[in-house]
Amino acid sequence: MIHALDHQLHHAVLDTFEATFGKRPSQEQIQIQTTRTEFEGDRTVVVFPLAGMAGAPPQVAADRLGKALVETFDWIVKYGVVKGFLNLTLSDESWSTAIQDALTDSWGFAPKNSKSQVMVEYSSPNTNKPLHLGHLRNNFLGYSVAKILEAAGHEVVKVQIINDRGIHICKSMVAWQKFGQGETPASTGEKGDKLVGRYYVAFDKAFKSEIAEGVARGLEAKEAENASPIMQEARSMLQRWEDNDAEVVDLWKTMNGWVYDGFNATYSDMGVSFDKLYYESDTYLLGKKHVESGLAQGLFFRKDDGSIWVDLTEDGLDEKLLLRGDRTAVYMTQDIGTAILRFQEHPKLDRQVYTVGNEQEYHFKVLFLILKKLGFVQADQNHHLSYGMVELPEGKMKSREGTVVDADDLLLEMRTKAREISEELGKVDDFSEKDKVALARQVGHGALKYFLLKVAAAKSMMFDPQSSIDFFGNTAPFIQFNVVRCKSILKSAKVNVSELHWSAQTPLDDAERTLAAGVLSFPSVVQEAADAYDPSVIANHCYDLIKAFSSFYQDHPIVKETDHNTRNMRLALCATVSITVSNGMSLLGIDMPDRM
RNA sequence: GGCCCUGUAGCUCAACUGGAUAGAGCACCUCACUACGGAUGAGGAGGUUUGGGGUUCGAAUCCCUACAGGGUCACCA
Repeated sequence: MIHALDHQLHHAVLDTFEATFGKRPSQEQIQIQTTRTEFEGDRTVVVFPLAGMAGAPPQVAADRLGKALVETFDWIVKYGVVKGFLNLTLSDESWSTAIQDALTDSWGFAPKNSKSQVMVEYSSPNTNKPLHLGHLRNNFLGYSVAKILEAAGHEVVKVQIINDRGIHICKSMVAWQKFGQGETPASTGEKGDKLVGRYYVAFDKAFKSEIAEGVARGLEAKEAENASPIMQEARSMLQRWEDNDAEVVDLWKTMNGWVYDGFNATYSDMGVSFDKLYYESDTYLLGKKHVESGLAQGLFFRKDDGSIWVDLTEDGLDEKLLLRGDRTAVYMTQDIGTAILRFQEHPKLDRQVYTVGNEQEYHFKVLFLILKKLGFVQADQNHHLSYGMVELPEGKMKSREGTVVDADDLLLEMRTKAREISEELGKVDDFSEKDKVALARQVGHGALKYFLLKVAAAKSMMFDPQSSIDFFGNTAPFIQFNVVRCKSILKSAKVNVSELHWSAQTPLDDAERTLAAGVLSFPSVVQEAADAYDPSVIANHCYDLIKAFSSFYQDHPIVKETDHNTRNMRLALCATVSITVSNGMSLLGIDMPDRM
């Protein structure tokens, strides 16, 4: 869909069809697409769906429609029919006018806050392990979807829920008390999340060896787990935490603080941010209240052991636990509380988007159903933005097998590689150290973000650290390079883009029309990406457009062009391509450098 | 076992939501260039869209079926 031009064409086809055949098709029956390069024309109307209404074979209907269109509208200059496809050539003037209209810095972006308020949740890690490759996909995806929704006109609130309580935190705390000898991020120089993660691993190791001892003494595996002294310590610590024991709460705050400092450094490195943080320790009690009230209303039921369940068998699902027999909360409990709290705190909130891996699809199906049962009007206003796992050549990431790709390490590696390539190519010899660092970040992180976002979210994807991340071909650096080239051309032309004028009769060839079409369709691409919560739509569009530019550049002089009108038209194309692609890439969280 | 995803070139991914001869990148082969920025462009080769059936003017896309891979069905998160 080419924005204004296609909109105009759409109505022209509707009116002309009615005038020619006496019947008016529905909006949906008019299909307009880009004409394939092997045929002459710019836009193609698919006539098959209209043939029945026209009472003529597709070819005949297409021919009559084409003839009428050319006679009626001076901006449709030529038509051709291939089978049931009606190929139309639009006038040079209509293209030039459209390009003029697109020459604005905010091209593709809807007016700010012209649409409803949407909350986007992403990241939401546990506070016992450092962030890894999976979190990178999650964060880039959530952040990008937030930017895309904003560009589509929505007011966006970016949030995350921090799973800061529970047995997993106590494990790290116990291990640190036993083996830590008082070390801190300050004393070791280690990032806080890494330090705490190390003690989580240490706990697991000690736990395993105690189980092995137990089994050696003749216990069953389950008994050995229960008998493990270190596990008993963790449980008792959780109990003390829930009893608000001052010493435990103090340690909990200290160690979580270390983790947050570490996470914040990584988020800043990734270039993502949040408007508001929710903590499970704040919301789980609220969830319990809603579960109790649901029980009182007869929506849930209690088993003999005191646990509370919801029966979803009528909806084709199972029974689901909402509160343990000892009245402590499970994950679902706090999710109910958090969801309701968010709608209460944001009266304007229209919907919520949860960026969470596809292994939790069942969980969210259940959550949304429960919210509905509880009678929340916004229950249908929730969307689980599900994404596939990132897999390594040797299979899934397993922390126990040491195959986890650490987020900080990977980001550093990307920066390092980007810098190496820049230096090898001699591109940055006159850069200051500060500019070299900045460029390496833009290019290296851009490559990683693009790699993770160009794949449709729903699909699981393969990440091969050896060869997956490339700087050539369909990559962010390729796109960045061409945008830089555009900027360089405009600079050497020494023109003010907003003052570019050229005759509306200036002819545009196929390559120029392809560029114009790519620019003009960008606003609807943004809308499509917003509707589908899918950044890959943007990524693919940016790549197609910049690739077309790169090819165009090869055999079309721009600054050197001697015809004044053609030169300015090409400079305008150059400018709109640069703006369009920069805007698109910014929605993926990827910066375009000025030089590289 | 029940339910839900996925299956497209050697590999990693597209395909305007049912439209023309299924397209890119990587890898492989050939060519162009003293350059408005070569981190380049053009071309070649590579496909029974997992197999089989069906729906219709038309199917990678929708339906049925078989096979293959993944996820999920916890008083875990």
